[in-house]
Amino acid sequence: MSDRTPRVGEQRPGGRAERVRTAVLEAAAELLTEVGYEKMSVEDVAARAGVHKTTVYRRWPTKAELTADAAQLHSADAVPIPDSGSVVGDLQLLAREVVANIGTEGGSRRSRSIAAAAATSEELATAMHGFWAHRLALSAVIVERAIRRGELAPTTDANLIIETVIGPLWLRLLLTGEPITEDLADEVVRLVTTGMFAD
Amino acid sequence: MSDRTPRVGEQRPGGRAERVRTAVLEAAAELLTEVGYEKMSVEDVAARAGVHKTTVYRRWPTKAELTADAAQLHSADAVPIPDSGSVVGDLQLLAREVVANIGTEGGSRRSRSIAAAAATSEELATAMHGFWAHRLALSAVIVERAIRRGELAPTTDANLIIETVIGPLWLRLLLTGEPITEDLADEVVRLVTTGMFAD
Amino acid sequence: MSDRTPRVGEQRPGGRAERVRTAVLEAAAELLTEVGYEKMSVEDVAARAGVHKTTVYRRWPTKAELTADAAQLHSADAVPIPDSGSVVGDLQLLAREVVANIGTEGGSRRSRSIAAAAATSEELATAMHGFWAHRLALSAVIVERAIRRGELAPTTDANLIIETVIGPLWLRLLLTGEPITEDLADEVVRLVTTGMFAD
Amino acid sequence: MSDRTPRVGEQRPGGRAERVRTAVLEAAAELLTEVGYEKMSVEDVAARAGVHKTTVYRRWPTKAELTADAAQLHSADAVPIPDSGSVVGDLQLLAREVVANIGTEGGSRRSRSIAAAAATSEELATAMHGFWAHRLALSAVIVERAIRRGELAPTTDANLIIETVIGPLWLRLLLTGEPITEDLADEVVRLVTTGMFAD
DNA sequence: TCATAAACGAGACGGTACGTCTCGTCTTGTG
DNA sequence: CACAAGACGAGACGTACCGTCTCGTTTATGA
Repeated sequence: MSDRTPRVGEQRPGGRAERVRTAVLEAAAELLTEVGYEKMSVEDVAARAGVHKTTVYRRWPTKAELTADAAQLHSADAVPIPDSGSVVGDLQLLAREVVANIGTEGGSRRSRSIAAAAATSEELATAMHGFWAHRLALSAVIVERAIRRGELAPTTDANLIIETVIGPLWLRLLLTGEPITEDLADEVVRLVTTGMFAD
Repeated sequence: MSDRTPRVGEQRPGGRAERVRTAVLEAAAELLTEVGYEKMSVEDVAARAGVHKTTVYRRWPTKAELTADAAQLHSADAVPIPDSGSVVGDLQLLAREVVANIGTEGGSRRSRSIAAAAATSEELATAMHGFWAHRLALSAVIVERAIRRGELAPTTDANLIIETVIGPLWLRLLLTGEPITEDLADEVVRLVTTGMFAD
Repeated sequence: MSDRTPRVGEQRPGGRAERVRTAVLEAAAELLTEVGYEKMSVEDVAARAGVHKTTVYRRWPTKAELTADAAQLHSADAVPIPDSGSVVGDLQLLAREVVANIGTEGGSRRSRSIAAAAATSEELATAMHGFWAHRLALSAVIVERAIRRGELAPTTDANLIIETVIGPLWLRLLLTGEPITEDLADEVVRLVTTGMFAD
Repeated sequence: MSDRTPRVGEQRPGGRAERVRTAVLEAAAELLTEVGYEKMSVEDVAARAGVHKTTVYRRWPTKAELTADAAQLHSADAVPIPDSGSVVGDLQLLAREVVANIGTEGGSRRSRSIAAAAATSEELATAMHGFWAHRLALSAVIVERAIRRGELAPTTDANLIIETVIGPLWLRLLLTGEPITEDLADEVVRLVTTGMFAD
């Protein structure tokens, strides 16, 4: 290990500790994407990370918590908050980002795996709730900016709008299984924007 | 088992076979509600149904498929399609039914369990997709009636409206963990009805 | 497994259960002899018995208890009680049997393994104490017969004599490591017989 | 560690090195007495000695060798060789010392632990054999003195007598589990002294 | 006095084995 | 012939401990 050159992207190689942590999370994220939560074994994760099983258990007491960490690895930065100048534009971009994230084969499996895992352990569920609270708060900025610009009424419920925009997309992923396309994203935004009585 | 009297409501007692089938599904549904998918073991289901484990496996090859069947046991009839005379009223009632279904402790756990299970096996996912296709088709009637009444434009996408109404509710159940209330249901309907620029 | 012919000695092949039990104990006894208690793993035992590890654990909750059972497998019948007509002769034969049992390479390792295991778990120790109580009682017959024959005083402590005869032999096995020979057996018996002041 | 005052009795405080050595052996001996060999972990020993685990491993390559050293810590001086003037008296005192040593709760556990450990590693066994060779040689003095005094025949096998006296005591400790009392010690000596045909 | 070698603290790691849990299969009676 | 009863194979889980390794710090000691 000591002769290994630090990977690109590790700003501060710091020490073995950080390298191991990253390698394991990376491996877990990959396996989540490839085979899903249930079929991912801790031992496989360890092997792919070039690490021993016990090392994984030293840092993550259960498979569920390992999954929780691995989940946040990529999704934290994955969804930038758009700022196009108009609410509608922003919501459209946001919805399309979600589509890009969960509409692909791999992203779909990973996301479903994580959601499934959350149904398993309370702590993982809690972690996920925290993550989503954060994410919604970030996205709510879109609406808040619109309020400041005078586009939306000051009493507008920011979270409600965000949730209503992305809700149908996730619904398809987790329940109905129907395709998740950019068209869908656009139409949802249009519906939320103008209401169903428009035209 | 043999001394059990057929339950009221079983039109055709059919015989032991049917009694066993029902008892097992009932037990599975209960356990899904009580402990969730992962912590529900086939052996526990069998025990609660007063049946041996092998008997369960004779009819349902995997735990996932058993769960799929048990899931449909109660949800099939659980969501009647409202007919209040107006789209908005119907959507409101529909959303509230969903809230009543997944907003409670037990309902929440059962629903999450099933969603989790769906992430497990492809066939269970397929089953669930079928179930939802059916359900959406039923709910779409609300919109189609409105079109016939002239409330909505003939080109209105029925599924889109239904999905957008219930999407945020399920989003809270499966991802964000925030409370699922009647108020939420009403506000989502209002948003979808009038669009976010209203007032 | 089903095509395996029952081993000789299994009066009633009965069922798989008994075959498995025997095969596992046999395998355990062999491994105890070959590698000793510490280096014997339950998984190896299972593999040698042609059985899965969990099957072993189903019957024997711990490695210690498995060892306890395996130990009794062969030693129960291993030491017949001699009946030569005289106490001295009987004691000599008894001592020589012990030598034959623990003086060889394999017997030595197995016996030491078991004694070591007994130091591990209280229940194994208890099992071993029971076994030895039984064995001493059997051997005591030698002395009791002698008393009936008038060779020894009626107040003679049977156990004491047996223990004093075999004690030094086991002492060598478990503590001093010196060779355990027939000569030693004979001399111990002579000493116990005539006392150290003789000749 | 640095603020620790050297213990009373350490003739030559020497340095940290010696203090550490002693503290670790002491801790190991205590834990052997309290919980036995198997349940004693090197990490626990280190903690009790106020030392880090790696420090222990620097001096004793394996747990077995640590145990070997710890064992000799107390038993070396524990058994003085009696000199009462007569063989019988000496043997009686010797036997009673053994009883005092292994007849108590703690001594019993420690002794059994060590014997168990010896069954584990060859080198520990070798160490123990050496220790016992030494100890028997010391005890044999009892017999040799008696020969010089004319109490016993010059051909008397000293080791045999010592082994036969203490053998039954250790037999009870390691195998039969029956109580080890002073009465037993006395009777064994009487038996070895006069032979079983006496009275 | 100060430099330097040796020992130590801290803690992660590889590795082995343990004992547990559950799934889904298979065998053997039994009504 | 379906079922009860229950052992079994398979495989993952999470735990405990052993012994190793690295890195930085403290301690002893000799130039």
